[in-house]
Amino acid sequence: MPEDKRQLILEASVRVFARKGYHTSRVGDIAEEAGVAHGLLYHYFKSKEELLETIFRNTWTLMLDTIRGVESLDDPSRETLRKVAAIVLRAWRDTPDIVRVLVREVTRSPHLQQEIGEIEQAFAALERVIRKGQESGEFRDGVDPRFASFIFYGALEEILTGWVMGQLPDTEEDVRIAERTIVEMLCDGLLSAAPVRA
Amino acid sequence: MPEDKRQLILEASVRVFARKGYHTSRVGDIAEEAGVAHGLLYHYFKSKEELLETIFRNTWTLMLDTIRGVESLDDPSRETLRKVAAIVLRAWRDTPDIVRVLVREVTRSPHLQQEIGEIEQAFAALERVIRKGQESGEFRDGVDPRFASFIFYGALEEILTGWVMGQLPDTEEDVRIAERTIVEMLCDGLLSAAPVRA
Amino acid sequence: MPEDKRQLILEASVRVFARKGYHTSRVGDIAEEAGVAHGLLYHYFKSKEELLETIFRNTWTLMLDTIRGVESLDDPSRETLRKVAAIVLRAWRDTPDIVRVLVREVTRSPHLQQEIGEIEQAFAALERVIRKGQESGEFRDGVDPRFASFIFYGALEEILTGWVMGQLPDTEEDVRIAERTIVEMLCDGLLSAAPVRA
Amino acid sequence: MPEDKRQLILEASVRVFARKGYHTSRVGDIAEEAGVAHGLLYHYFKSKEELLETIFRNTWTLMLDTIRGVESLDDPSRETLRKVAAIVLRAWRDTPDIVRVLVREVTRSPHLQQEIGEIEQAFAALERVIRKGQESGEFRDGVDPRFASFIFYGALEEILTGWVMGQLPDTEEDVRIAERTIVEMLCDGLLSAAPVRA
DNA sequence: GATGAATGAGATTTCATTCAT
DNA sequence: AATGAATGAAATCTCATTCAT
Repeated sequence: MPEDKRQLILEASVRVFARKGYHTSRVGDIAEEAGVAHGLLYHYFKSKEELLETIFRNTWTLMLDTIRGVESLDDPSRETLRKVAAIVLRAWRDTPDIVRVLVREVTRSPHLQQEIGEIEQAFAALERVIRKGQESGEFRDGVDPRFASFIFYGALEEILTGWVMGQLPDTEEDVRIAERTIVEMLCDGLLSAAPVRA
Repeated sequence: MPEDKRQLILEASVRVFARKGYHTSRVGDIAEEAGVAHGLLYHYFKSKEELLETIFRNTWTLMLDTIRGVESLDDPSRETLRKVAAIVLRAWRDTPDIVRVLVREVTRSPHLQQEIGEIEQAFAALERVIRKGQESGEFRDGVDPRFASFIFYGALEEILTGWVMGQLPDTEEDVRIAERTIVEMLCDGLLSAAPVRA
Repeated sequence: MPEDKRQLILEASVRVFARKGYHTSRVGDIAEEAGVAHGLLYHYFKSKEELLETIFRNTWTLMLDTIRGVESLDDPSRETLRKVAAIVLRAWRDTPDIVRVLVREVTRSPHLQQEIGEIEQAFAALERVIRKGQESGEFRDGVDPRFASFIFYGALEEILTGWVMGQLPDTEEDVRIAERTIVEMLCDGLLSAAPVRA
Repeated sequence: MPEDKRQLILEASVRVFARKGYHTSRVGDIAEEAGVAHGLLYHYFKSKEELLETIFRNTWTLMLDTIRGVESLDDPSRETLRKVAAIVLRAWRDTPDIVRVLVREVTRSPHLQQEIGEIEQAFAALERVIRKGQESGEFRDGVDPRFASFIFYGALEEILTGWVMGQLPDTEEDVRIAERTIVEMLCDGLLSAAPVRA
């Protein structure tokens, strides 16, 4: 049975990292979780760190492709942002362990973060969406698109973090509420009276 | 005055954690940075972890007090949020290393699970501000205040992260732009045409 | 013809051992050098050690036979020693990698303790030549033939080592000089005035 | 009791390397032999390899100094060579474990050998002695001094090797015989009739 | 014959922490 | 208070060898 051991090990590492954190996870734990000898791990991956790197890269590549797909639909900008929010937030219900690992480790690995251009590209994509919204007149000028993209991404990530840390409720209904809240807040604003627009 | 060396070590640990991350920092690095023998560290602190805990508690308490101070001024809610954003973002220029450590290590560290209680209080304060704004009619209903507080916090944190990682410009002027962008985006919204408010 | 691959592996191992030394060479290196899967190696050889053993035995046997051939010619002893020196030293130009391995690994390897019996035979042959020279009156008495054989062998080996390590020049002309130097020095001596012989 | 643990470890490593060979010796063996925790080894030495390197360098430095001392006495060249031979050969009785390690490992560590300029300097010293003998007329011309120094050194090393491998007798009397044999053979030659000198 | 995935014993090294001085 | 030698648990990684295909 030629089950793909490489994939087996990779998925095991996601579960173990999610459970114990990267630094606290031992290579032996991962091998045990995968049901293979620990030596095999080094047949497929150069090091423990390469596992984490692979998880990062795989996920971000996928995420980026999806975002680009959404971008190319040419929806109104608000709708594009909503779809992006939906994709990111629903990852929590689809692959919670991966989200756990990313949320907990990504920020703490300055080394990794730099190597992974995908993250930067995600910001760039968000920035494009916002800038395009401004050019079309749907979004107002005067908001810096670069900072805005960070704000949007930070909002998404913090909600994921809240779920990971168990600080926020996360039923399916909650996920929908979170999605709507982000879009309404960032696009429509908190204020009840519309501000005077220049 | 024995507090001297203790403080020396603590400040050294902030710099080292900021530079290399908690897990990657060795006790010897901190001692070297402080210019003392590594044994001395254990005279003042129980363990390496206690250092991180101390950094967190010192800063977080201060931050929390400042936020509560702002809260008690009874400004309009939008103005309160602006002041909170200003305090947090300006900390970057004043004590960037501490910000680095808090952003990277503390908020999402399983080490400090017990500290989550104190982190929670920050979210609770933000939530109060938003809820109060809704009750006074300044903010519209229909936005979940709990999620909104996470969004606000996440926006702040991501901009700090952008600065930490060198992805965002951080001159004094930029800090002001960031502050304004956050408040405008979250309170007034991205849209150019004010939506119909129920 | 299955001997093909066997020979391929054997020759590859000579090159790899010569380049990196026995202990530092990995079985995978040898397989790669030979262009075969490393598993195949175990089809032809019991272990990594058997490779070294095989190299040794092949070469040493050949060398020993040649020396014995020279011995049986019944030349004057000085001429016999010259021919032995010539054979050994010229091997460097013909098969430098094998010489490298023999010089570096085999002669002083505890792995091949059992092979010392065969090494011993080389010394015994040299000893016989010297002793015979003494009996015929060509060489003087008073020089211990056993020690003398080691001195002769050591002289040869060190020059080979010098070539292996790049410390000595090794053009064809140099090889001839080396050969002459050894014979002159060991047979005629360094002194300009002949000592009084008892 | 401030016994020098560094020295303790170094000496233990000599014994262990002598007994089992460098590659076969485990760091734990050395620590056990020294009666310390294996971690301490890394307090004093960067790695297992640095131990071997230190042994090499210490011994060669000592040896080189001694040779230079002998050189500066300005004895007749034959006498200088005799004294050098005596120093080198007597090392076997004085510090047999060190000799064992050097004889067995030195040739097999191409890496180390290059780093240790002392070896080359020893050859240079021998070369100087021989050349000086030629210039003074004590030694005849026509023998290449560089090759001659290798021959001399090789003769010494092979006799040490014979002792290490148990192939040669090594009573005090034997050591004296070896010393005399080397000098007689290399200076006076094997021949009973003095050759015609040009 | 030939492959290379799989194994696992075992090696080196790191580093937080202790403690005698 | 201050030092840094000493400890040893624990972690990562290597690599000769086996064996199913």
